[in-house]
Amino acid sequence: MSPKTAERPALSRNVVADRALELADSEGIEAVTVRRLAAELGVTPMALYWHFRTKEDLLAGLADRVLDDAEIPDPTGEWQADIRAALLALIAAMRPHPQVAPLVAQRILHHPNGRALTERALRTLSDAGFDKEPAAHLAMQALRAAISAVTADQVDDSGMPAEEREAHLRQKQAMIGALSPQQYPALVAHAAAMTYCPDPDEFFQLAVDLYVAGVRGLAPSR
Amino acid sequence: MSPKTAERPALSRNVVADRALELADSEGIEAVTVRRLAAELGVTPMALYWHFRTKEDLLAGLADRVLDDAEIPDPTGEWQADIRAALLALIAAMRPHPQVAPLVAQRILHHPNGRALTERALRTLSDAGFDKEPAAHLAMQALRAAISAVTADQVDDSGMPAEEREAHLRQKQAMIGALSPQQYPALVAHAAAMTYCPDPDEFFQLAVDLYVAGVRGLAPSR
DNA sequence: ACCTGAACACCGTTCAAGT
DNA sequence: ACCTGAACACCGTTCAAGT
Repeated sequence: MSPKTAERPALSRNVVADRALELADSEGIEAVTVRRLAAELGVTPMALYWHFRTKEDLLAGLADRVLDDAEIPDPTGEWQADIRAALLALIAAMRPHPQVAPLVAQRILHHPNGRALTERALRTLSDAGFDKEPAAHLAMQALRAAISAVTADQVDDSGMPAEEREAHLRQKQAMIGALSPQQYPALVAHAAAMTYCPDPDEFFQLAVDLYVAGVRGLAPSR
Repeated sequence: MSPKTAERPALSRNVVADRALELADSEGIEAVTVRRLAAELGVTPMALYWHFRTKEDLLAGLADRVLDDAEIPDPTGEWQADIRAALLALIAAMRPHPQVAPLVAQRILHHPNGRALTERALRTLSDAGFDKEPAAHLAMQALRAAISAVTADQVDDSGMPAEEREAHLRQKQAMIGALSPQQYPALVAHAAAMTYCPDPDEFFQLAVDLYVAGVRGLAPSR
């Protein structure tokens, strides 16, 4: 309750990582600098180096924080349902933090939740009849599919102010609209759908459906 | 033939971008800095600003250079073959430059080859019976699938010296090997396949097969 | 154990100036 | 048209020092 504590609420790995996460969400991942973050926390840049070996370590901490929120679904025994549930769990965890999602790839096997989801995916793909190598590759593909879906949502729009985001959108639509309909008939016809996503949930469903349908199509057993 | 020309071979957008591309391939995208690149070209950092408005513009130039190499395949009329060919063309162009591949996403509609491939994908997906919105989303998914496949190949290994790359690999294998086989039986069993890819071509084939199988599984007509 | 202060080698970029 | 030079506001990080 002391004023000092109120302004500077006891640094720790998680406190720092959480503040960095907020910063990444609101202003983009490139706004997360050691010096900016330290200022945000009312502390010297060097203070952060007590809790993180390096900036790379700090960013890894952000990814870990995202994986902390991943809930491991119960297995049903039905492999299609299980792989779908694993993918959705990963997407749900990363969706609030699209700017950090790309960093999750490198941390997946270093985090208990990441390992649990990977274990689940591998087991499920084995059950589906895949050999070790395709199973491993398809499991990693699932992770990357989740990441690219999450980061594609706003594409490059996340982490920039709302007005700038809109200007960016309109510019993109104008650019497609200016294309020659003779040369790019399909592109012009799909201009709206290419630039604006009315329902993100539907978008993620499609991404998951695509992956599951692909795995089903490649599954050897059956 | 003058010695001056030999050392400083006439700057231009393409000359600068190509040197930057080499730098990204050999030392990683983060080695591409304005100052480093200028030094590499035997020129003042500010010289680059004559040819590029900003560093962002320079990086866009790299992505454009990658797309320059994309060959647009002839349509066959068979939509599965066509979508496969488009994906393979994109992968073939990006494979030599995994460090630059992520930048291609934002340039795809600004480059003639990117537009041609997108047009082809949209047309093909329309032929397959998809509505505008799913067709648009699936086309972008193809692009992202290509990018994540290309960048996954070496994962984080590309752009670092060969010895460090090997050390990194061995460390990763050891880390999985150290896991409890009771807790992570599938993970331990798949350790080799998760960390080492004996045949990249096979890997890319699987990625393409997965996408095509997924689209086939979701196609409404049929 | 936890944080500060000064210093170092880097960044991207502006602006005025040279040829 | 094309490039240089000096300057500015930023980076990440080391190292010694404080409490």
